[in-house]
Amino acid sequence: MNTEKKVITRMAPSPTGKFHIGGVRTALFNYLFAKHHNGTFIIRSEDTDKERSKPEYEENMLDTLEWLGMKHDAFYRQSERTEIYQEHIKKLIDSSNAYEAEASKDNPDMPVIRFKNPNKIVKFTDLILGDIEFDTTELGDFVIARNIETPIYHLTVVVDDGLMEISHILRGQEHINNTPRQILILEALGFERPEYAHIPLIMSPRGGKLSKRDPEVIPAYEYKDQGILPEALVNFLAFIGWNPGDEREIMSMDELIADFDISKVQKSGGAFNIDKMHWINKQYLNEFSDTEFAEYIAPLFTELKSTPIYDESVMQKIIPIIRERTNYLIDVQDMITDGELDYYFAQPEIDTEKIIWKKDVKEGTIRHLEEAHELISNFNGEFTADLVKESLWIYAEEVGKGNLLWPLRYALSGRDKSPDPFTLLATLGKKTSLERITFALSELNK
RNA sequence: GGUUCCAUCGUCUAACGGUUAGGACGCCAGGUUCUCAUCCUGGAAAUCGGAGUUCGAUUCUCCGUGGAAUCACCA
Repeated sequence: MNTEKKVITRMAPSPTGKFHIGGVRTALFNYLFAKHHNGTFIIRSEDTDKERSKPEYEENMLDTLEWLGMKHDAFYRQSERTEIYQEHIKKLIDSSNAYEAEASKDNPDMPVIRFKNPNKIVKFTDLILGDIEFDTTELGDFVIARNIETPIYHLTVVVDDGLMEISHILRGQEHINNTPRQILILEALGFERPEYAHIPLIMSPRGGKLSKRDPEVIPAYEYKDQGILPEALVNFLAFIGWNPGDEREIMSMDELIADFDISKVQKSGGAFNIDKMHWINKQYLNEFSDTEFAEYIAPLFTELKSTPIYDESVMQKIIPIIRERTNYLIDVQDMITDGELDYYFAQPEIDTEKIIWKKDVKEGTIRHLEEAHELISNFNGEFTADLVKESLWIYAEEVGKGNLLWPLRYALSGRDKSPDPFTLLATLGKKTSLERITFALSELNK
């Protein structure tokens, strides 16, 4: 492409709703492209629709981009640039490229301003899609302003892109049909034509347009509350419609900037695959130290921490256990909600049916638990999972692993599913473990 | 319907016109301690269809078919 020219890209969202995932991806590609070329990334809030634009949406957009680490080099707000648009509308009228037309749709007394369409074939080369050709005749003399003070999207975009010297317009493919009319206006105004790159759309997991009706698709900033790490979201979104050309799956923002190549961007839309996002998030979580992970999940435990059963030393021990079951925060939330963590802090209920291994009978279960109690009582030394396992393993192999392991694990956890008994033993400690085995035996002997 | 764009495993994708069509997510099976999870190994899984060009098409051309976007005095 044009290497001498300074690269300036822009993200131009209209703040009419919470910033969504598609907007983030468009911003990301603009950001990556600009930074890859040592260029400038501009944010321009397109808030000319007074009815629908809200400051809180603009704020949400800015918060989202900041969270994700996309710093902008300049910020503009279209609502503050009305005189500029006015000037350009006048210019178009004066040069006979636009004219006041009959009547406004909702106000018969007010004329609108239409662009005088030269009715020609417009061709442009899209950096992603290649050569594209439109016959603009079908557009007619389209409206560019409701009145001299109220410009319409097509006019403001062209004026701003021109004045801000945007070198590359990277935007969603839904804008491709807008391009010819914008080129027409741009030519009438005498601006230099930028390069265009229309990015493939992110599609619903079920095909079609991304919609609020897709349950996994939420406003981008809300993924933060779900414990999606900014690096993970950026990584994930960058890989919808782009890849580095090798087999890497995990890339940091810096690596993405270094390797981003617009010519490798896909032409067709890509589905939003939430499972992959969660997997990527886990990859980043794996980089955390136990301390960092503890901080990550801490907000979910404030309630538990205020109860008398809470034990900080136990909490420390179960961090690794929680960790390997966690892709993102909601997984931890689910564990808490489902009571999967309760038995670490309090004696669980024992179901005397479930404690009996499927291949064993009640008498056997009692005998094995008594033996386990005996072996653990006599255990001297550091109470670690590995060492405790050694002391029980010979017996376990003798009687059949499941015959001992299942009831032992169940006695400790009161659950069908849990970590292995040795991990449980080490986590609960010798004293508590023995108490639970005794309790299970007393239940069985009732 | 008009216009524009697109088409490789279920999904994200790789493959100078020559590969057993590769990788990742997910799925299935086996293993690592009974269960769950993690991890490891293995497996199933794709070039939309038809012509043409070519010694040879996933790749180039055309025609179908399918999908998407857009058709505002919203952006």
